[in-house]
Amino acid sequence: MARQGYHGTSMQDVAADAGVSVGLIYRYFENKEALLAHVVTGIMGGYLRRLPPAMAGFDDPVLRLRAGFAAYCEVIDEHRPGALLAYREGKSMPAGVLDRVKELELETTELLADPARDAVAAGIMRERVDPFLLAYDLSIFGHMWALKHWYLTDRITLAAYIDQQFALCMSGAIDAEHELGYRHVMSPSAIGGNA
Amino acid sequence: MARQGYHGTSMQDVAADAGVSVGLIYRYFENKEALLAHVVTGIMGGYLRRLPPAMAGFDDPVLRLRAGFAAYCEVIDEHRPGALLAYREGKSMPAGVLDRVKELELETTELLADPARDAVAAGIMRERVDPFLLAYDLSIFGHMWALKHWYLTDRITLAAYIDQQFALCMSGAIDAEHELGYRHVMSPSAIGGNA
Amino acid sequence: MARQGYHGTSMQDVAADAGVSVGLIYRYFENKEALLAHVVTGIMGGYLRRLPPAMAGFDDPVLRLRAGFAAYCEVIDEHRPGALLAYREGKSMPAGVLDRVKELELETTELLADPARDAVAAGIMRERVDPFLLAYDLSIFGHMWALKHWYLTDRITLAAYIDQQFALCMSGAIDAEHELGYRHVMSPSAIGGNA
Amino acid sequence: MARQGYHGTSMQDVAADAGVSVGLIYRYFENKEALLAHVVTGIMGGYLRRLPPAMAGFDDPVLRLRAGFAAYCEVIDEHRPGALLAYREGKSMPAGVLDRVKELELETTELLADPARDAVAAGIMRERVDPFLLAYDLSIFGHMWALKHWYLTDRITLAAYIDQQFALCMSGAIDAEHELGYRHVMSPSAIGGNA
DNA sequence: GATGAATGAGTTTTCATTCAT
DNA sequence: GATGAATGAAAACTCATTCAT
Repeated sequence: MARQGYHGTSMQDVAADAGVSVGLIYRYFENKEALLAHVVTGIMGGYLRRLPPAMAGFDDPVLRLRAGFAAYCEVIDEHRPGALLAYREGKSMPAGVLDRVKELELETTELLADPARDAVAAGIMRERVDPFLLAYDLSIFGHMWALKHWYLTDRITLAAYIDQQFALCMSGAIDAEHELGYRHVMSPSAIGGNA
Repeated sequence: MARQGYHGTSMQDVAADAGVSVGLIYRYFENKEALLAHVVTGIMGGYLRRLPPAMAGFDDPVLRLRAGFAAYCEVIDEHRPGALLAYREGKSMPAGVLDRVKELELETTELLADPARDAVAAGIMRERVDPFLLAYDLSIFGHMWALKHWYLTDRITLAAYIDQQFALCMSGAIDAEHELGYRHVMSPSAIGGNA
Repeated sequence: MARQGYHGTSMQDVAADAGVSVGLIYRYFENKEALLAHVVTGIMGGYLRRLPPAMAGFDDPVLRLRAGFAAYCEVIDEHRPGALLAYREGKSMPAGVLDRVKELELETTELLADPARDAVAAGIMRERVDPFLLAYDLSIFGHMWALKHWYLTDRITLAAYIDQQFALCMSGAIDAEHELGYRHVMSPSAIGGNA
Repeated sequence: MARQGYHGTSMQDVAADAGVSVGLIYRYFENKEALLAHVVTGIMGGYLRRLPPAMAGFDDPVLRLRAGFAAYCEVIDEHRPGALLAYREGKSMPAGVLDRVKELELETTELLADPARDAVAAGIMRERVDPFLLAYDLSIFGHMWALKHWYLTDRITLAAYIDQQFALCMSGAIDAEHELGYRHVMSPSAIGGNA
């Protein structure tokens, strides 16, 4: 299903692949949507379980953030086809499941937002940084590894990708000496609500 | 189709929505796949056409990059449902179309990579920045606006989003005074091929 | 239509092939069935018109029969694809047309039955020969040339085919000296109605 | 399908007639063409199986040929609608199946050609008789019984039909005493290749 | 519990037919 | 008269789901 997409995979395909009968699948899953829900939330839950142990042991919030980001990218890389499912098949999920998926995604992002918040509080990160948006960006970079793998795979290694993206988020692209000159176009003026 | 997904939209739906008969659609499109191809490449082509005029008139490469990124986010925001199609329905496209979509995506990213290259050449951006990866990240931030709109929409305005993401990419999250301390975890050591 | 079959030929095909618009065809023919009817009865009528001139000028009934059979085979050979239509597409015709086709077929056969009757009356053909069945057989041999052309074409020429089949019908396969011995298995005992 | 023609019979019709669901038919047959192929080759194969037992037990080649012809006509009569399918639906079959049908037809004809060859070899049949063409004619007479049943059925019984056609092929229509006079129009001159 | 044959609603696609221009 | 864009009913085929064994 991860390989062929939700609609490209029939229940008979799933059964054949699993070496069981279609009937048996229906004993464990209400219907095809429930199967998708199980698979997707399983994958998302996997992320959630992998991050804490990887982040443990780092007192420095930036190092903790980095460890979390690296672990995130790695677990995505290990289950690349599965990682795409949640992205692609949102339309195929019943509302309730989609909400649960979003929730899991937020929880995962929250795991990365925590050290970001700590870093801001500790004065290591600039005041104007939105810890959650930073965490979100890092998680997106993780997904991007799966989504754009066709392009990235023969340009950069996973380790370098993690390195580069993290460095970009941390110290930016612009040389410190020029930064001042661009202050006006990077003003965090509009941050806030939508009203 | 943008709203319900490729598989969630029957040709009857398309016809009813367009106020024409099914048969007429088949006069203009070989089959459903061809319709998807037309829609998706049309959307992607639209991006490509919008960026150059928006970027013209800026001599400074960073300002040009910013204008391109802003335009990119705006055009995506205007056609949000359509923007998701290309992401989600890769599996539904015949190989040839998928290749064309990837090509268009690269062309668009190239438009953003140009000023980034100029900035590095001009010494405005740090040497270690990969201009293409930076452009890719910005384009991803654009897509992310569509993809995660459910979450972002009531947290941040589009203008603020553009501002924040661009600022992050440019000057980074870490305060200049602390940057030196993290040099070791942001070393671009592994940058390069896959060998 | 003769080449691709009734169902394999759309009205748009017919129009394109004829270099006119679909609408124009519907000005001349009520519907597709009527077009088939016109084509088929036209072909059958063509047979009917070709036989009399070919048979004229032969006083001897056997020679007249032979001339008719030869002409029949030749006209079929000239319009082979068309000849198959009447055979194949019986199920596609409205009852009335099918009846007309059968009628035309009987009329054609009648043209061959006439000299056969004369030959029997003149004592040239054996008493037990059914002139109509003989005519029918000859007409079948004609159709067979079209129907089994894939097989016959590289085994025998049309001229030889006409020759052979006519000779078989006239003088039979069994040598005269042996004929007597098989009289019992060729008795025309059961000839007659079905009632 | 035999009654209404291939195109005149929808899969729904087939399913309803068979008392099963459409889906079930697709479990046993790839598609509609495969169903036609199965039906037609089944029928043709049936002919092939019926002839040998019917022909066994006759030492005399002419009697063996007659028994074969009679059996052929009878099996066709028993499955009249089916017999027409192969004739009519050649255009509806995929190339491979059509080839198989032709092959089966040749095999069946070969069963009749064998005794004809024996008869010629034994000097019972005239030298100039082409055993295969004779067999082909007889098989055509068999098909003709199905094809022209609408006409023949109330004119002649099957038994009489078999009798008459066989007699015609064997001893011909022309009285022995007149045969000599027509020798010139029945010369087997052109028999042979197509060059 | 486990199976997989059977179901039939739903989908894509075709094409005879119409009718405004 | 001539056109061909537009229609929509009908056909082939798929597959999630059920249920007798």
